[in-house]
Amino acid sequence: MSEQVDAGETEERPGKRVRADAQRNTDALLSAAAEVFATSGVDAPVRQITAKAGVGAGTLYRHFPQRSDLIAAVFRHEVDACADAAPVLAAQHEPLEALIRWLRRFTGFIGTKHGLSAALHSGDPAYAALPAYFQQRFVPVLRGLLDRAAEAGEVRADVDPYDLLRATANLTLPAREDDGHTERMVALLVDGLRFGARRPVRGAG
Amino acid sequence: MSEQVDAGETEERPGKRVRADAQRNTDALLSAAAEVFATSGVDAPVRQITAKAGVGAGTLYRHFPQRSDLIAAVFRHEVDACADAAPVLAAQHEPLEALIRWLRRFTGFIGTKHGLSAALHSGDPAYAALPAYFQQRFVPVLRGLLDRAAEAGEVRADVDPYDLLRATANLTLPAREDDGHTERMVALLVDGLRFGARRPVRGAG
DNA sequence: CGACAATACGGAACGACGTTCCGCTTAGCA
DNA sequence: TGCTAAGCGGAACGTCGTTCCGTATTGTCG
Repeated sequence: MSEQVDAGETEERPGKRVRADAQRNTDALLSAAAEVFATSGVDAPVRQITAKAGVGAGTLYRHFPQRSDLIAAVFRHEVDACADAAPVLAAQHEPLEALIRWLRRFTGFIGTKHGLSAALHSGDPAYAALPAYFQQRFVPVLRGLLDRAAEAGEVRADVDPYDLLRATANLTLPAREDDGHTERMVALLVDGLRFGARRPVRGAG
Repeated sequence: MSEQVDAGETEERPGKRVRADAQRNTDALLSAAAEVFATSGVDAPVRQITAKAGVGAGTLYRHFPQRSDLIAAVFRHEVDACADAAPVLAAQHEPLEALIRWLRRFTGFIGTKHGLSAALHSGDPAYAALPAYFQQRFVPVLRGLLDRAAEAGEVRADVDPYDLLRATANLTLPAREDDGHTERMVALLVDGLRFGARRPVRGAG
């Protein structure tokens, strides 16, 4: 499922094999950067990332020549991880429960995005493709969960996945410290979904 | 007119006299910072500002211990300058002409605000008071110009000054390079104002 | 299995930056 | 005119992003 769009993932041509240690370090950098970005934001010092990854500075710059390359790669990586969680949850839980759990997973993802929003609006063309990628991966995933829950009669069928995605993201982003606010609001959203399950209200957006 | 609200303008208590050179350097720093911010944005290197002001680094930090202090001071200073231009223009020109000229002045002001928007949304509490100050100074000023033009029968009377302020600012901000777009759009706004002058259209937003 | 080339690694080194500190200068006053 | 305190400049320090290159590791071929 991650392979449906792999353009730009530290691009590798078919003719070129990647050395094992190179791959290992790339992975270590990605997960270290993800942790550091979540803790200190995307403006965190580079050395903090290389230290956590147990890697020299040169290694980072060979794999990610521009800072935006690293940020974009981490972002894509996490978008993939979050999107890929959906089918797993769908296989393990009832439709409604799977939807609820995935939305929780999604808010957890959004909550780690301190300062990314600023980077996205910085005008740097390197970030231009990210919102599209975000939408492209998540909308079908959420649509699948919604459709399944709607078929089971658990939620209404007249909700646009993209609207729900944006609403959930917007509820989550402004929360600097989580005091349960996000969870309560998302729960409210889900209750709203369930409300019209069997008597769908067309115009009552 | 600048004195109506002077809270926080490098605060000086009545009991303390300011030394002449200190005042001179403060002014030099403010105008240098204004120029540099306009050219390179609010993230410009500190040394660039001190160099243009002909001042040492220590001097800057004594007058503006935090970077946000300097930014806020520059912003307030420019807000004041722009707001104070209104009565002058009103005295020199016919009502409509004064309004047009002040709006041009205002778009010039907004156009120098590269990156300030990002600082405002950074969550730093030091910037919290700026939007309020902005609104507090400009709304009465623009209301005065509008009222005078309306009394002269030049523009319609049903326009909220704050709406016009925001609309004008929004037209100006996104323009990275000025190709005349802003000027044309603001002119369009003014034409819209004039359209309903003698037969005011109430509901026609 | 062993040696060679290609590839990748680490961290020292560099320049730019924000910020602090302190010996010297200057303004204001008697 | 001389004294004092307020104010000044810029050297100095620690941190940052980024580059560079001698060294280590990998994959392959004999």
